[in-house]
Amino acid sequence: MRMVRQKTQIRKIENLAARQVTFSKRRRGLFKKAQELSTLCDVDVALIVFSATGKLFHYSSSSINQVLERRGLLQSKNGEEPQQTSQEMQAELKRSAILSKELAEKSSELRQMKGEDLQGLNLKDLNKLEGIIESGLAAVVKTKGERMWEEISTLKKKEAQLLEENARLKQQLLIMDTGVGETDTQDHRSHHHSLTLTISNLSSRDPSHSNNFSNSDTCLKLGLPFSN
Amino acid sequence: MRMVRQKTQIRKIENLAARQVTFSKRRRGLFKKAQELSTLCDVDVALIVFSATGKLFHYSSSSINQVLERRGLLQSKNGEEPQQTSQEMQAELKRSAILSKELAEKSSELRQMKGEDLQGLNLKDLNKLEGIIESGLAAVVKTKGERMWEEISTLKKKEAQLLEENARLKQQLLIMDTGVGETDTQDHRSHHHSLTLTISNLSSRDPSHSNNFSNSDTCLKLGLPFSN
DNA sequence: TCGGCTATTTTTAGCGA
DNA sequence: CTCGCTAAAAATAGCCG
Repeated sequence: MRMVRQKTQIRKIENLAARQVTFSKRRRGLFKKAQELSTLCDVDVALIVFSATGKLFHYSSSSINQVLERRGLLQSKNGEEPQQTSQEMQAELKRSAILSKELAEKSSELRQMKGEDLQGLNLKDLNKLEGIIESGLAAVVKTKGERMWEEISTLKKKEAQLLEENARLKQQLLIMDTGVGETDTQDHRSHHHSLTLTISNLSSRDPSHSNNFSNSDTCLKLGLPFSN
Repeated sequence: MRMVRQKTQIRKIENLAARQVTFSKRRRGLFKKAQELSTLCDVDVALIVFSATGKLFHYSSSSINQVLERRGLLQSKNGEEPQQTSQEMQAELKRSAILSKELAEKSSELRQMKGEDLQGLNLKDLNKLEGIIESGLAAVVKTKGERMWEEISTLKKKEAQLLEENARLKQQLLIMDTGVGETDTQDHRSHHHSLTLTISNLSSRDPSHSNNFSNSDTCLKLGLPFSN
């Protein structure tokens, strides 16, 4: 028998049993890899998986767990299932604490980059902060410039195309005029109508570069709250 | 040459460059697998990775609120065993998730203010970002200027005090000279010694305004990695 | 649901650019 | 840091208890 295993498409497995088996296997693989990444690269990793039945599986690297034993000293004295629940709870508490800390740090740094809460900084700190912001600004200005050039280039191309088209249309109309003998006003109306369309196109085209906040990725990058 | 690749031990990679490369590669692999698990098995997955430099990488298969709603709505329906997740646990999970989300947002915003991860932004976004950074920079520069004026003012005051004191000391020495009849050279040596002290004081005084990076708070505010 | 077993696919370490 | 490459290592789909 050939046993030709298909290259698996990444889409929902319809067969329930197969899906569950795959979930079990891949979940283990994922947790293993998370753990390996944490160990090999000495970084903190947190992974949470909710199964379809609502069961929770999570992993967080030991360094996250080891920090903040203050809150971690929770007491689960019910002898029924002390081990499992306690550990999960402990992990969650620690994760919360760590995240709070990280969040406080990021928020503080962010405020300072926006020019708030500067009282606590000395001259040296301020100088360093200034440098960081300046380089950030430079990068943003650079990217913006590039983006504008792209936009200008695109628009010029479109303008040229439309001008060409307009010229062609005008020519056609002139030919029809000479052939059929229509009025001058009719001719000018059509011509102006074409131009109006052109301008409208130039100012509001190219959806890829305008406000499309449809994907959460963009929202996230701007630090806006998720839309859903 | 065989280039026989060793079976890699799972422990911290000591070589920095190799560790960073591995981090980059395995992180991508991990996120890909998390994504695949989510799609294939139709489950919710949240994955958070903090790099050694404090950079955050985050993935969640759907909005965290949805995950939590589902989780919160799920009660024990299987008769075999009551749901282990307590109210307390659910509250912690929710807190963790919310914090994760906020942290991801802050981190992203921060990186963009530093000029990183700008590829997802359109012109309008970039313009807005530029404005925010500019105002932040202005505030920092202003505060820095004020701080410098304070510093200058303080130093000038001290200089005046010390000059006055030196003049007084010089006067005293002159009086003593006339009274006891010491040599001129001795007089000048003392005088010069006083001046030297003065200059030295002016340049390296006031510990509160110079390089004291001893507390983690300062590092934190500047977004430096923790020392531990 | 789980473990074990291949054949096959996927990941990735090491290296260079 | 990233990307590409290659061969080795690891993960896993499908199947059988």
